[in-house]
Amino acid sequence: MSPYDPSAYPPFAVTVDLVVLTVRRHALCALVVRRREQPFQGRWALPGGFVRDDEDLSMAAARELGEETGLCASDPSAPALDNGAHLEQLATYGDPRRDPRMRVVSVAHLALAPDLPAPRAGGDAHSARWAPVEDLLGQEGGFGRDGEQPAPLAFDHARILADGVERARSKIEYSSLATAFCPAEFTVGELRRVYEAVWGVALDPRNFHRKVTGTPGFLVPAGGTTTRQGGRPAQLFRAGGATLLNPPMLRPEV
Amino acid sequence: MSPYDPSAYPPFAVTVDLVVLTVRRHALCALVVRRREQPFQGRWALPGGFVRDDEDLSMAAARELGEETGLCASDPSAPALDNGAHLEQLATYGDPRRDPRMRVVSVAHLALAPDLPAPRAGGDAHSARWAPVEDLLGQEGGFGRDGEQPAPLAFDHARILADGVERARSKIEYSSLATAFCPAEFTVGELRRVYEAVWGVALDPRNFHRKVTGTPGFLVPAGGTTTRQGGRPAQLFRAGGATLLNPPMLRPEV
DNA sequence: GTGTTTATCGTCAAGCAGACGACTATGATC
DNA sequence: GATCATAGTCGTCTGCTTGACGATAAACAC
Repeated sequence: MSPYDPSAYPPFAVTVDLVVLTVRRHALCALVVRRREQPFQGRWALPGGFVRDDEDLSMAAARELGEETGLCASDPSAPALDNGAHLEQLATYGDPRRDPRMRVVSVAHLALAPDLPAPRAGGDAHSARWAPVEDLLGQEGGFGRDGEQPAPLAFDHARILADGVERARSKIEYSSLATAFCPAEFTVGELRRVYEAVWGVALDPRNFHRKVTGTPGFLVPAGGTTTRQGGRPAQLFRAGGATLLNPPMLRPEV
Repeated sequence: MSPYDPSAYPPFAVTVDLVVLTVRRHALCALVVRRREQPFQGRWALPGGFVRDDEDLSMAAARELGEETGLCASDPSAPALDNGAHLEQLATYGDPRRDPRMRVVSVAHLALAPDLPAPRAGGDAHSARWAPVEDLLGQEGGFGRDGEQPAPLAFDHARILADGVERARSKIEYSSLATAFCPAEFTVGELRRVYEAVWGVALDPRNFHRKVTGTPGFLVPAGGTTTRQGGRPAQLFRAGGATLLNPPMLRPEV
């Protein structure tokens, strides 16, 4: 049989799902949308949609990201766009039973964005919101403030979200990606609070300052200072050209 | 429109392609098969095939790996199988024009295997062989011995192979995956030659020995010695339980 | 002014990595 | 059997990085 006879292979639907992460109020948050249809009607899910006929996977992911957040994905060739978020492919999920109605293969993407105004709801959602990752995944030490455990995410989206969070946690160790969570100009303290929120640990401000300012190409001085965090005015920095940190900044263990 | 109306989404074919790497004669090699059909007839390509109707992506990859090499993919839940190779998802490639005939999304997987006897040809290939990665990708400092540049791989397989090689190169830095290239029992020197072949650098035998034997859980003594590499008999080890190396073994820079 | 907050600089000790000397145990060669 | 080549293993030294933490600086609140 010819492997390209259209009747010789099973038909699939291909979607992109997005793990969009940001840091708000010292917590790592993910963008979720409420499902309007069966199955999992009314449950929260990751934003996503079908890949179109003439679209590359990364184009589909960038389009969905724009539809859901207004963000513009900064592709590696032009990373200096205003309001640009980092976007990369995460993994692909294709369990035959992950969608009860048909065979859907989902190519998940990971986006890292600075803190944004309230999200706008996209087409396929009643509403959209930023939810703390801890609440969405449970387990990690505590549920909502009132002990209430929210309904788990639709489909296998909890797994996808967990994979995306783990990717983000490990990737800021050896790359300068944590700056994608910050506005264009930021202080060392703000960058440190990003690391603390993503990793869920407290870091020594002095050692952190030494490490990030001592890594060539990580940060470049932007020239001004700010007191928006209170306390002594802090120097403003921009992300430098370096993408890889060598040596890496390892998470404290245990 | 309902997003699950079968006529509302474009149909895709989904395949898995395999980057199977091994180390032979001090060189990092990849498994390639010769294409029997158009397009790219007669050219070398990565092994792969269609995902079946009832198969998960990892199952399809494991099946293809078995068909092409006889290897048994050691899934994380039962990693102690004889002749088991490491298998993980690599990335997904879905450019609309990557296959000239139809829309094909390929979920590439990366497999790391110990040195094997000659590969057996699978169904969709005239023949299969282990080819040095350097020859397949060119550029990296030299072509074949006689200066001949082989034809590039079919489709976007050169890109997929390059991504897989880079994944392997970076992953042995912070994990114990390099042992997947070794037989069940191996010496420190054999493990070092794996690192040297994958990274394409020379490592100091004394520092390497100190590092790997000093990392808890990386290696466990197997009890015997061997002289199969010549010279003084070397202790035999087995892969230990640790999967993550902390601190990592970083590639020498430049 | 006093206290609080955050930023930034410095110091010290422990740990790790790179460079490299020295010794050991095999097989190959004369 | 002496010598040599090869590969494995153990140590030493030095410089760099890190983690713990003291001290000072510059803002704001009262």
